[in-house]
Amino acid sequence: MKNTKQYPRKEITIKNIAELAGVSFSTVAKALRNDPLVNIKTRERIHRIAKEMNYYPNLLAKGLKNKKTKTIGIILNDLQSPFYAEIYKVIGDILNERDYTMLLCDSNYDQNLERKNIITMISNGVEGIIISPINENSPNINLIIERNLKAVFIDSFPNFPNINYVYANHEKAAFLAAEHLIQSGHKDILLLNGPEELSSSHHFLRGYTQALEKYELFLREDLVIFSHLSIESGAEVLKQICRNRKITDIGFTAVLSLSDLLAIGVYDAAKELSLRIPEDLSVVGYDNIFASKYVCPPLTTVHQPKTRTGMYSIQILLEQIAGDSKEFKKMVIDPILVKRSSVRIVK
Amino acid sequence: MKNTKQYPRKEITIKNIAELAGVSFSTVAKALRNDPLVNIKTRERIHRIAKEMNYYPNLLAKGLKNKKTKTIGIILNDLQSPFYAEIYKVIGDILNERDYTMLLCDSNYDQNLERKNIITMISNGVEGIIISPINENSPNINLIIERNLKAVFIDSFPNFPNINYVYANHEKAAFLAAEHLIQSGHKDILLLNGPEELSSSHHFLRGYTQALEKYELFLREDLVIFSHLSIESGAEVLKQICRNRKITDIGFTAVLSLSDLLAIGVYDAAKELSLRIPEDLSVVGYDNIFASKYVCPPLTTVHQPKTRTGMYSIQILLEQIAGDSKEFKKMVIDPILVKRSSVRIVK
DNA sequence: TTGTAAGCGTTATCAA
DNA sequence: TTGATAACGCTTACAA
Repeated sequence: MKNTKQYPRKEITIKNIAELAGVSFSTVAKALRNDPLVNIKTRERIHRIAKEMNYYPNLLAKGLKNKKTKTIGIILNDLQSPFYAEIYKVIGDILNERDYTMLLCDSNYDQNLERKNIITMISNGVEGIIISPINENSPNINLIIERNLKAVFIDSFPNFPNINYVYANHEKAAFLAAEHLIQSGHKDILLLNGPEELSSSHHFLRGYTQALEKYELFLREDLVIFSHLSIESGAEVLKQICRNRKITDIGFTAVLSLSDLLAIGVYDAAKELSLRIPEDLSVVGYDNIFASKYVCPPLTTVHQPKTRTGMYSIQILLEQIAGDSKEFKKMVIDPILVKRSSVRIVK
Repeated sequence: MKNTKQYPRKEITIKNIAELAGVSFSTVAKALRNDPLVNIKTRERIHRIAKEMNYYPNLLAKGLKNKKTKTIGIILNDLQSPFYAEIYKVIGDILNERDYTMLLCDSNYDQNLERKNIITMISNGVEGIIISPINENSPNINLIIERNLKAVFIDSFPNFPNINYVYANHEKAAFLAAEHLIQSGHKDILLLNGPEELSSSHHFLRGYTQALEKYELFLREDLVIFSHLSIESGAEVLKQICRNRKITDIGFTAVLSLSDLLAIGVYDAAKELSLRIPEDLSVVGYDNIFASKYVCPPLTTVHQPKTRTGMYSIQILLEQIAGDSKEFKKMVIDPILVKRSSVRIVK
């Protein structure tokens, strides 16, 4: 249609209201903030007009003026992962209550993208950020600290005094999982780890190593594999290893993976390779995403308190923003082993 | 520590750079935009200084001036749902490429919250929004249209000429699913629908009804149930119905649900009630979230093209923002039946 | 080639 | 009780 031309979005401003109300725009500003200095009758009139015109204040102007944007930034590594989803769901709910808005960015486990995302947050004047950084030693962390950008780190604990973090203890998680496998009789455990540049992968490896040490087992380098964190990668890795080998020849009886998604990939591969879980291969995941309970067989995993992570991190951030607290908070949350049916007990 | 006091975030502006460079701030502005009118040497010097100082432009100021904020808003109903997650994952990826940022809000199937979220988007000056509205006839839609806010509706098709939408045909989805059940021999099918105020629920009901009509089956009102869209609600509803009744007495042999999440809730309840799927109860879901393939037994469902929904919607929006297209796009995407193992064939 | 000035929509100070 | 005015950081004519 010719005449459905898009008109430029006409912004309604306090000036427009002022014209209609026959007062100056600064009176309108005051009236809208319910300043008692403004005559009650004009105040009411102005409010009425504002409502009629569907006036909504321009937050850009406001933010420019006050340095209060009422937005906070969230920088995560995989928007699609149910793990992260659970975290920012609670964040979103709390933000809704507090009239904050969330700027959400996905870094895709890419440090350049992460850097870009941090800059985006700064440029947009967010009042604070929650970030799950890829690496604890990357210059990206410095960027945040130098700028004095209020931040809560999750899923990591960068080694700086003046930061906040909420960290689910990955080291302990790996330890618990590995210990459970060892106690079930497994000696050769494939560690299906996350990407090598990811700090979490190193914490996880450490926990795995500690468990081996405790039970005087050798760490076999060939059983530590770094992988992208997706179902597809998990499947890919296992298929790669098992290709052209007999079940008895793959050199391990169990898989411990950094994420449930990865573990589900192992399930996929196992099916394709006609390996039975847990008869031929035991599997333990990490995160306890909702799906892990429903796969066949139900996945033994380590529960990561995602809701609490989200809740604590946003609470800490909002407190700091409000200025209620100047102290830096460092929280470590303990994960919990959830035994289901993907681990075989070896006699 | 006393002296870890938080300094106010000092913003670095073009004025600071100007001082250091010994030029006027407007020269800096031009230099940073690589305006060839500025002497190449000063341009370089200014760029160097800007980099050294970690200058990042204030997007609020920029936005206020240009009416280009490089942000787009996404308003969804459940951030945690794997269904929505898949949609905004692709949106996020494309936005990353195009240097746009996403403002994400969760309306929680609440129309008041939805209204607030729309206003938030307007106030923040987003260049456009993608919204999955709760109801196609709510005043919230008018709010968007009146304001001439560029928008793409997903998961719905409001009846206005001058809007864009990308709609996965829920009516057809329900029809396909119901037809499959009927052809498998089921005559009494419980429709586990979404919330009554949700437009999708009505489209879904229509498809279900059509299938019944086609096969000359009666629509039994008692078999249409509106429910919140979560695993818990799905389980709750089924348990409610089956309480104190024998399997042969519940009055239906199959369940068709508006979402896979709801269907998984049915799985949970079935387990608790010692009902076998599909022997005692057949189940068909909708969405085809990743988990539906992994549940036991694998869930028969109707695939909703989430990636395409996300991709098309953001492409349409960005085109309209760029002004490349003034035409309103109305896309309807066809869902596809995915047969797995949760439907029993009745002789 | 560089600088001045007005303006985007607010807030806040001060004057009327 | 109300109104001018400057300022936030940036863009963009226009002037020098």
